[in-house]
Amino acid sequence: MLNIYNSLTKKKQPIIPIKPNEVSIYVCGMTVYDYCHVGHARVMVVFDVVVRYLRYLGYKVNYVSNITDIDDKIIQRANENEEDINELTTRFIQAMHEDSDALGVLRPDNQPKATEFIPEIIAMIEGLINNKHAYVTDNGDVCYSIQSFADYGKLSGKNLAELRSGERVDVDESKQNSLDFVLWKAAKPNEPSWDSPWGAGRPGWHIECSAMSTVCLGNHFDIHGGGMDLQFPHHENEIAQSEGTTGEKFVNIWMHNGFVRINDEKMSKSLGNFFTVKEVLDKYQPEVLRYFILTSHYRSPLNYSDADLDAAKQALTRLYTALRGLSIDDSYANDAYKQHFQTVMDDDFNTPEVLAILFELSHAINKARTNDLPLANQLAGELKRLGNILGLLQAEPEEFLQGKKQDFIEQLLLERQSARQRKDWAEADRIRDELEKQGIVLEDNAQGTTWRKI
RNA sequence: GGCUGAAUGGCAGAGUGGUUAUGCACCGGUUUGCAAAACCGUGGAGGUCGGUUCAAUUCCGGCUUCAGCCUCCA
Repeated sequence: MLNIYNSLTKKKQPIIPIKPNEVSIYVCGMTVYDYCHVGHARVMVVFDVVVRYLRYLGYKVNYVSNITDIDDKIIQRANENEEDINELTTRFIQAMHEDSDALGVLRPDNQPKATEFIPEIIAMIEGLINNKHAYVTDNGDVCYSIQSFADYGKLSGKNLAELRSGERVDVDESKQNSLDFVLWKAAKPNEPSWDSPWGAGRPGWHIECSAMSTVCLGNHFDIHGGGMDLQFPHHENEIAQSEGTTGEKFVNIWMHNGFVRINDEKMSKSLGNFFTVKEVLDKYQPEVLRYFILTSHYRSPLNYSDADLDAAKQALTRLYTALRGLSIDDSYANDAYKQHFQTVMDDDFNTPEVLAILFELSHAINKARTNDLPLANQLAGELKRLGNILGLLQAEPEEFLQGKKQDFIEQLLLERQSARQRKDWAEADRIRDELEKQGIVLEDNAQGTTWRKI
């Protein structure tokens, strides 16, 4: 039975889908005005594993992850670039897809864009006004009245009095309460806008997610995810909006992933201490980054450093080395590894511990390959199957370990082979050293010599 | 100031009231022309002060330190 930590109850709880055998999940996606950084990669990979595992368990999963393509920052960036907003967002949506594809992230079933849901957003705001949860301000904005929603603060564990005493929000005289947030922003000159009952304007960020999630998945769905920083106010506001509109419970389980850090500080755009996915992929294979993300539990902080990426690469090299030269055989019948894997994943997706099982398997493979090759082939099949649930180990081992074939390497290997045959060890070692300088390490074995990149 | 969460071996990082996490690194061995990889084996841990317990890294409390949220953020 899969148990998931619910941020709302602060407890692990079994997932009991609203519709039997179907899981509906919504994850807050990107605002597309720049390239993805490693923090974004973590969200994508973490929830990709969640979805893969749910599917592995046999659930029919409907996975929705939105794209925010209208927002202050987008408008600002487009102005800075003197670029059309549509061109800007199209460009970065494409870049996002390149990154997520490289990381082996399966595309969500649906990636709604905010600009394609304007009528639904307007309808929701109208509903909130009718329900007395929202009001029109003097300057033409529509704001949500948090005092109208009794449960406000239930997700983040905050209460209104505390929020007010510690508030750092600039006081906006037009709001009834300084913590009220904007649902609809009246258009300013030269900004993109849509017609609405309150005049030309555009939606606030929070209402986009409420509208897109409930339209795509229904008023009440199973799992809502996102980064920890979205818990307040974004997700708190989503609850207030959605439940304020429908009167129904919005989400059963709230999942929040921890941050990526640099030197024990949150990686973020505002701090400027981020690495983009593309920067990392210039130095490391995508699967290394994916593996690295899975080495820590999704709710724990993940400190980014080259040393840790190097370690991830070495670990992955060990796994692929175990698979090397074997013929995958899917007939392994003993389900001990699989059972253990499931038990561990069932405990709130404990990927670090599940990786340990992959190493147990690779160890068993290495032991079996000398005296029981059929078993080794079967274990390799099991390793690859379990790896697939994590989106790992699906490449050909040689492809991971060597990358592109290079003629000069083959040539030098031939030269070294003949040197070894005539026992010219000095020449053989010279060639080996020469290749090592170029990042190629040789491995002699009974069948001949293989190589891999360092 | 309020609210969260965390502190584990050289590094990364899990579980666990008493028994090996795992990976990398280190040490001894097998193997190898020598290496590498692999295998066999050894060593090394749980911020601090108390409490509960036959027994705590694991439960409870204080303290310290760190991080996050309370403003856009994944």
